[in-house]
Amino acid sequence: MINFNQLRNFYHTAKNRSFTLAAKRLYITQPAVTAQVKSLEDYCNLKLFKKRGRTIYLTDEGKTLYEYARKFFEYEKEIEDVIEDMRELKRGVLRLGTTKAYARYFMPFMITGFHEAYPQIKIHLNEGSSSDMIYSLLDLKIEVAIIAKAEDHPDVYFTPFSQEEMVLIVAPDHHLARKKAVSFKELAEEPIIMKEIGSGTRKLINELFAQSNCTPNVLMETSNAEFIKQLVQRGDGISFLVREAVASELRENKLATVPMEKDIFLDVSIAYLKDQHLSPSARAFLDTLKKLRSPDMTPQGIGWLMAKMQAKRKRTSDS
Amino acid sequence: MINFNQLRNFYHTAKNRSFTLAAKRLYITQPAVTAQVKSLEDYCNLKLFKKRGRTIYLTDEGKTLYEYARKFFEYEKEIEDVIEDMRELKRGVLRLGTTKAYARYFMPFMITGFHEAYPQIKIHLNEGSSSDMIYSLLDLKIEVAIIAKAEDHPDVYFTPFSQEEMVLIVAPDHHLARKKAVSFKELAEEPIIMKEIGSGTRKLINELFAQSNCTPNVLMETSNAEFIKQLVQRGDGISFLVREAVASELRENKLATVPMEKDIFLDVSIAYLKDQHLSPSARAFLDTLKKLRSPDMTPQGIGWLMAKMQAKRKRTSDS
DNA sequence: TGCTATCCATAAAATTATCTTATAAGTAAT
DNA sequence: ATTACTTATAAGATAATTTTATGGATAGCA
Repeated sequence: MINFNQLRNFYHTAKNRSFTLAAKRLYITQPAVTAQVKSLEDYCNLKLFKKRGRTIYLTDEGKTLYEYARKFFEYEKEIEDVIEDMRELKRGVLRLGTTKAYARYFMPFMITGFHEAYPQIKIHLNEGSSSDMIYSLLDLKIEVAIIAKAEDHPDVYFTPFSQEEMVLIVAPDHHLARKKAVSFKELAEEPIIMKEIGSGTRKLINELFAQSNCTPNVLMETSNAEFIKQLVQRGDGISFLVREAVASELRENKLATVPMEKDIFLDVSIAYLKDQHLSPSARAFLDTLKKLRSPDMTPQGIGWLMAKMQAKRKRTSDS
Repeated sequence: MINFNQLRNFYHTAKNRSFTLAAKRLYITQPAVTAQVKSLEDYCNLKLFKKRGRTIYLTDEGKTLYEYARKFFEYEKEIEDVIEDMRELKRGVLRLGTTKAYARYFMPFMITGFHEAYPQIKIHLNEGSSSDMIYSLLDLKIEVAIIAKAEDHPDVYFTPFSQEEMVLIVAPDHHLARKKAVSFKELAEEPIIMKEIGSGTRKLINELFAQSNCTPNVLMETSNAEFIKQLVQRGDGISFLVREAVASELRENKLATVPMEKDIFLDVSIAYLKDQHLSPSARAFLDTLKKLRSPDMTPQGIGWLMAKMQAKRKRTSDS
């Protein structure tokens, strides 16, 4: 196994055609260089330098080895650059996880902000239910998840990030459509289309029904929000979704919302593992998210954050 | 400056996905590996491994670095192979020097023998007068010279190698052509074409004239033996050349030799620097030459050696 | 020619890097 | 629960590297 220190000393000696200059370049003394080169010659069983007077020349073998050493230390430089790039976030991967609704309606804004700050970081966005994302965290497939806190986990940190308004959606011609305020008790009768188990929405709605001492009449469950919308639109049942997710359908009167007695909010958290070190990109992403949050730390909904981001983007593009 | 030992430990750990296995591969203990990898992580300011349970995984940064490290140590292997090749004479250069006559009439045989034994060694054959070759040795342009010992030099070793018969050549119709034995005294009258100063032949002939208390009547001097032959053939003068160099002209009766009172032999030596280490290829070449020499170390002429070599070549090709 | 500065060589001592020993603590399998 | 296996950590030992000090050789210069 070749000794790299010896090779480095040889390389600089060959490059400078001088032990003394090599020593200066390496910030060590000349005898150290001499000794290392000598050790390399012993290892190789080859003379690498020939001497005439007080100047040294490479032997043919030395010349050959020098060419190899040159490429070698060029490659060393490359490695150092890569490390530097990774440290300076000029290169890397950010592995995120979030729910589909979030991925569609909010992540693009967050990612755009991060991507502007760190254009070289590749983003891997994983989608699934809140509990899926917890498992992805534990499997180390992702580093950060933005999810509703569907269930607690001892190894996972949850930091409140935003509160999303949930709305009851019905078909525009539904008999509930003109109600001014409905209770969960009233809804217990209605066939309801639910997000899948593991979903934060599902957990929240279930809890609210339970608080009203009733259980929902679950017609169907699915993880697909688009599917839910279509079923509700056709009058096959009612459902709860994040307001932002149904904004366009409400504008186009394809769906209607019915005010609840009390507004419903889904708590969205940033989740990451307690004991695992976060990569520089993950840390940078968390910092980006922190800056997005309102200064008084009041949880806000998607709409507010999106507006803030768009304002910020406008400011930076104006300047 | 990245520490290669740390990188090597990291590489083997990543390759085996285990500190313990890496330690076994490296013939050191596990704590040594752990410490080195930790040092590398500190240097990089990056986590390279993540741990889940008792198994370790590479982080994204670790994966990137691993790819670079892999190429790095592949290249290390290449360097080790090159060193091995140079040591084993599977790669290298042999820098020789000799006189033109030798290069033409004898070197091909010697080089063929060497080349068969070491087919990968490139041969650089330098030509010039004996003294030119001495200077080339001192300039480290060549390592070994096969020359007539025209002049001694304190830094150069001379080992007798062969004795070449010199013949007096004249035009076939020259008035000396039918003489049975001529003396240098008789030749002092004749216009003679001499090899250039620095040539071993020139020195020998001069000395022989001097021993007979006369000086040659130098018509012309040149380093070009072909030129000499043509001039002599045209009857412009007489000259001395190595018999082998005029063998074909004698056969074709373009030139004639005249027996001298005493046969003349040119001492040919192997010359190399006293204080300089010889490269493996140069040493191997000297060994080849030693084997060519007759067992009783009697200096022999070119013709004898050539015959011996051809016989040897025949034997090896027959078997 | 002698002086001086410069360069490489060498040896001993000092320092630094690396490794081992010993042990702990956590995890997976029986 | 026990055993076996893996990584983590600290202290001491060993090995590698460097410095200090010095000598010898050479080239430039007065």
